[in-house]
Amino acid sequence: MGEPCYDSLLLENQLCFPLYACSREIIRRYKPLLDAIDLTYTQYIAMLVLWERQSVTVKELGCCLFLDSGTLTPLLKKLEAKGLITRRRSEADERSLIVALTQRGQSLREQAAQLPEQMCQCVGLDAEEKQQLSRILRKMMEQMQR
Amino acid sequence: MGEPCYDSLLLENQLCFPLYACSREIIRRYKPLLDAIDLTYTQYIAMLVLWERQSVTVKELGCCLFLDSGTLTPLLKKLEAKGLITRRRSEADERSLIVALTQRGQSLREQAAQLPEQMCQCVGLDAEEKQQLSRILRKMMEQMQR
DNA sequence: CTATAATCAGTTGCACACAATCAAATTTTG
DNA sequence: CAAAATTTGATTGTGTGCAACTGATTATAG
Repeated sequence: MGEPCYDSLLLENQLCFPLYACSREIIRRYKPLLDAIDLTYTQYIAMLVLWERQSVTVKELGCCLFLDSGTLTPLLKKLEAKGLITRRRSEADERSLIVALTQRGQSLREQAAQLPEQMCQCVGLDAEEKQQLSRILRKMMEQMQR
Repeated sequence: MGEPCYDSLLLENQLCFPLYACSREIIRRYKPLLDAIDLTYTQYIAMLVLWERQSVTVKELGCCLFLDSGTLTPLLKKLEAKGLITRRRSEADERSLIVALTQRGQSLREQAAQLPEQMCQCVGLDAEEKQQLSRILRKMMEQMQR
């Protein structure tokens, strides 16, 4: 009756930890770039959705970003305070709150446009690796959505 | 002089976002399992290091987990309050604080041992994909450490 | 040996994340 | 139509993350 094997508990053998560490590290790298346009990372990905769709409900935004209203509500109020978005109830369904870009929010897109390329440089992956990573992460998300 | 191209700003073309979303989703999946042993995810990865090393300084722990003292100090105080670890200053260097497992912290390892396998099932990747993912994330972290 | 620099944990303040709960509006059902 | 269930965003409380700063201790340069 020897010592049981704890290899699966080695930090090195974890799958989640490098994901978690990598994600935080990239966000840390984003910070100085995002500071320049006065956005946090979470605000930035919310703006990404708005730049694509012009206007979305909080619900839809939450689905896109996998975030709930407890995170989004205060964040959207800050974006509104900065004059980047507007928030108003839907006339069709008063429960829904429609978030839309202002002119100022719209024009911020131009300043954000160089950001992705600057970020790509520092991760140091080649095109194939990026492809693989993207595919695997997509598969994981699909598996976990059930 | 047409509309400039904003493809790089599409949420779908982001590399960081799926990493960030995936990481949070896995941690969400961990939660019910970790609740059973009364640990949060961050507390869990701190315990992983302690189960490997028996005792570490806060500084070393921070290096392992890429977390700073602002995150670790309150977290370690909670683990201490639960009776899983002890915290004492190093005699050799009074600036360093040594974190060590208690008997109770040690024995929690047995209950944690089934956790990784349960998690592996729900991510739904095959062995090769896990390998690839692991390799790519390690490479990214190395690139970014400079 | 002493003034200066570096190291380390702790504290503070801000910004998420998210579970749990709530309240208002809408949809479904009998 | 009216009661019940569902949907939706807001609120509250807990737990991170992290930058900036503090204070104590140790290392180092002159």
